[in-house]
Amino acid sequence: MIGSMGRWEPNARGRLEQAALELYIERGFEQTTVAEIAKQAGLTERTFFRHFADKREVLFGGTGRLQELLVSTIASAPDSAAPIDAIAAAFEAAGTVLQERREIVRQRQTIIAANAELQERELIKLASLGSALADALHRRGVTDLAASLAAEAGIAVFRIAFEHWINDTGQPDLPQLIRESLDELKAVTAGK
Amino acid sequence: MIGSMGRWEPNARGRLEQAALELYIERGFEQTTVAEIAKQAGLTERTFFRHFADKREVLFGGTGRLQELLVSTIASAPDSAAPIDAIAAAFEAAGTVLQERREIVRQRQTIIAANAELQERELIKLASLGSALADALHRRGVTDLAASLAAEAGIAVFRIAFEHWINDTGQPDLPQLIRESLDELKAVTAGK
DNA sequence: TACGCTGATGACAGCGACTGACATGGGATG
DNA sequence: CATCCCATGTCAGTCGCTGTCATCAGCGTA
Repeated sequence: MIGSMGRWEPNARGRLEQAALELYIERGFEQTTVAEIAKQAGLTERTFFRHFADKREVLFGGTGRLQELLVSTIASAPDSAAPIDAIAAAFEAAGTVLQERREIVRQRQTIIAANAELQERELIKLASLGSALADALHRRGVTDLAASLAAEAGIAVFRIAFEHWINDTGQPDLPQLIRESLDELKAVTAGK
Repeated sequence: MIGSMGRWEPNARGRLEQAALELYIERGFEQTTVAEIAKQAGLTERTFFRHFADKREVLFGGTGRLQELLVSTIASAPDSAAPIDAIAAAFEAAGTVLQERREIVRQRQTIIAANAELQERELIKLASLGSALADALHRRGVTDLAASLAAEAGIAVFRIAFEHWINDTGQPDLPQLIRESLDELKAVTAGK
């Protein structure tokens, strides 16, 4: 039969992610126990930890896909593109995707902003992203040092643009903010 | 009397820091319990948590002083200095200090490199440092956006220089590496 | 059909990080 | 001398996280 149940409800991982998001919003991250998340998803605490390394990781399932998008955008940039421009193009593409999920992204960011441990996790995800971007540039023949710096600078540009996009009450355009942020970085680093 | 004991041995905090450093080196961070650190320092686990917010924080007591040095260096830069140059001067000063404590810094970094949670803590300390630097620039009349970007770019430059300084088998000069890293960033961000 | 294997889940015990509440007792202060 | 202060000790408790073993539907295979 279509829709017949197997032994278990499908998509346990997704149910855990959704339950966690709801509870983190409702009560806050610290006030939510893993047992509560699991119960709301119809599972046990032990199963939660089979799907996610820890209580924080359940919020960061999407970062992997975003990283793939960024890396593939860099890989498919024309050979003539300068490193910083390949990076900028990648972040603008990512910005477009994030903009489409604006409300969910804002909810998630609200949760993260309220808890230092979650900020730490986000930062290490960004650092890992930085390594991946530097690798992608390196594969295009860019020097190690230049690749690392372009990647880190790109992340700085993105972080600041993203922060403004989240906090501004209006509905600014994220790719546009990224471009402005990059221009400002270029102006700031322009040796006199 | 000089040297007479009070009720407790002095410098409990310092003893905890030292005990933690020794045990983290000897057995690794995860394999060391807080109770063991406290015992080695002649104290109890509860007292450890009165001095440090968590097991990781005991390794990051020095970051506060480094941040003060960076902020005051920026504050005392000549008015004519561009933001990026004030930042660079600050990091070069910090680099000089770190270079004087080379062995301890390397030990500490070895511990951190071996554990993801410690890397997370270091990243959030750097992020906090970035905010402080941006504030310091802002007090010099630099725009919000320019201040944030100069600070973040400076941190990227420092991180990459520091990483090379730690990993290179030779004894390269950290302030020199910072200057080279900054030059590379300027080259990479130079719009054509 | 019967058999056995697999893989996701449950059940349970246990460790260690961290917290709240209360007790203790020298040192400083009056 | 009486009093307060405050760094530390003691104890009980919660929760994140792990190791281990049991369960049992689905699936292939004899």
